Amino acid sequence: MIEPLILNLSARDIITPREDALLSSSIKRERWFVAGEDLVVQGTRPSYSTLLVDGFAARYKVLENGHRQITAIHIAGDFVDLHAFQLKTMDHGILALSPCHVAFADHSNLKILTETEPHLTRMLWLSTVIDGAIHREWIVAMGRKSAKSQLAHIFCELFIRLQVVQRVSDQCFIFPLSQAVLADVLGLSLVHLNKTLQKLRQEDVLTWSNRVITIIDWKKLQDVAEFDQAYLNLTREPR
Amino acid sequence: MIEPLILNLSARDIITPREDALLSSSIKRERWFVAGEDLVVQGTRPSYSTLLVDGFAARYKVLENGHRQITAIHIAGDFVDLHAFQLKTMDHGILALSPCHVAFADHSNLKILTETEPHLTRMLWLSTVIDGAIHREWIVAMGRKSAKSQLAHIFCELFIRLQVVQRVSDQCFIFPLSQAVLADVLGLSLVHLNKTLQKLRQEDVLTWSNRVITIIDWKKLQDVAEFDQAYLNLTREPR
DNA sequence: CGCTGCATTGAAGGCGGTCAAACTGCGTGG
DNA sequence: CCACGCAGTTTGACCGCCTTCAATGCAGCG
Repeated sequence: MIEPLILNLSARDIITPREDALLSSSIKRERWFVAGEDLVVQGTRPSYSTLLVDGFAARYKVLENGHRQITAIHIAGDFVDLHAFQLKTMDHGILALSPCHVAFADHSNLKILTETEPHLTRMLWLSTVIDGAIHREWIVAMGRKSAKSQLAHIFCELFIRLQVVQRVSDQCFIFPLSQAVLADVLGLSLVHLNKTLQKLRQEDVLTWSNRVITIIDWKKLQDVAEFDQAYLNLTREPR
Repeated sequence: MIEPLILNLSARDIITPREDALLSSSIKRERWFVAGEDLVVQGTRPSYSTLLVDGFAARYKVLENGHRQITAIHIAGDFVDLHAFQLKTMDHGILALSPCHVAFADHSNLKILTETEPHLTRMLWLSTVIDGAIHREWIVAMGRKSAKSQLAHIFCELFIRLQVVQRVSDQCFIFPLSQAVLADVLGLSLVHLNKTLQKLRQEDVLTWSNRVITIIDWKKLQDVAEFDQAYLNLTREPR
């Protein structure tokens, strides 16, 4: 059940079979959500953290005027709310963007890991820190890149992250978001997102139909996005 | 030297005198930077993390077209690059926005703390996680708030954060950034930032002159910003 | 067959960007 | 003491990216 998590961590350091087993025994209960359901409700104080085993989920906030901003997209192998282990209260909600298979790690178990497993602790810490690096990259894209470049950036990032957890084959991956949701990721209007998307398609950079994205010209996509994957920390080294 | 750090951590949980001393002995070397200097250079692999003892600093990235985006503002008591302890390579630079007094914590010392001090480890982890929460709040503001609201939000956030480390008195705090820098924080142009700022001033929400900001109408500022300080996690509880 | 959710297109308008110039305060040097 | 330069702030004019509103197209499904 925790294979994608192990893939995620193993891309950054060596995880021993013992550590694998320890994690596995800390993450037992599982559950399925349907698309549109809240995995975690804003304002609650969950006593566990949620590992996304399969599917897509999003962290989001809704403003008074009803506008929504998505602050993170999560895929298989991501702890969607590991930070809540430290933060206690959820300052945002987490939404299933597709059918989601999740598993829960009780905070009490995680706390025990921090008392007894320094390396695993650092690896879990690392994964929250990578979340932060992704946030920063989004800030740069939102603040100083054109809509087209920003859109290309998201596709680049997801392409790489999905590769890590083996969700890409033949330059294709399943992408179950509607354009309305993607607009809320980028902070754009649905109309403008649609028009921007068509530019990328017309330039034969990618195709997107039937919830499947195919990257046609990876090099050009990266160029448009000014994408450098360094921030994803995909180097295996002692941490 | 680490008093502001202790103020920061103590606002979120009890730090024992023993832990205080341990931290203090892990953070020995100090240094001063002048405004405009890089505290940390993008692409390097520092073997230590940098605690900002006094002053203002910013994390930033520069794009190919020369535009700069600031992704975080740091004040006294912040570890500006604690995440580098996990990430190893700096994927962005950190700039002194004022004269900065900093102190260094060797990663080797931090690693020892993770092996022997689970509670302190969690507190340091917490501080990187709060950084992430701030990033998310910025994303929401950049994506879905008006320039005026976004600007008000930054002022709200800094006002609260500066209070925690006792840098506010009489609704006033020192704010050494130029408008050009603040524009790079918000992802706006300098011209538009200036005009937005004047709206806040004309509405008697705040004043800003001689590098000192005075909050005149805190309630209104929060309303404009749609600000809720929950994400800063200023509740003292066992973590 | 009509409903529903999603994608697409067009038109009009505004927020914010760019360019350019003037202004202010301040330290330096003549 | 004044001239000068410099950095930062302010203002005005024009432009364009992106938003909003509204309508149409399209596919899946009861």
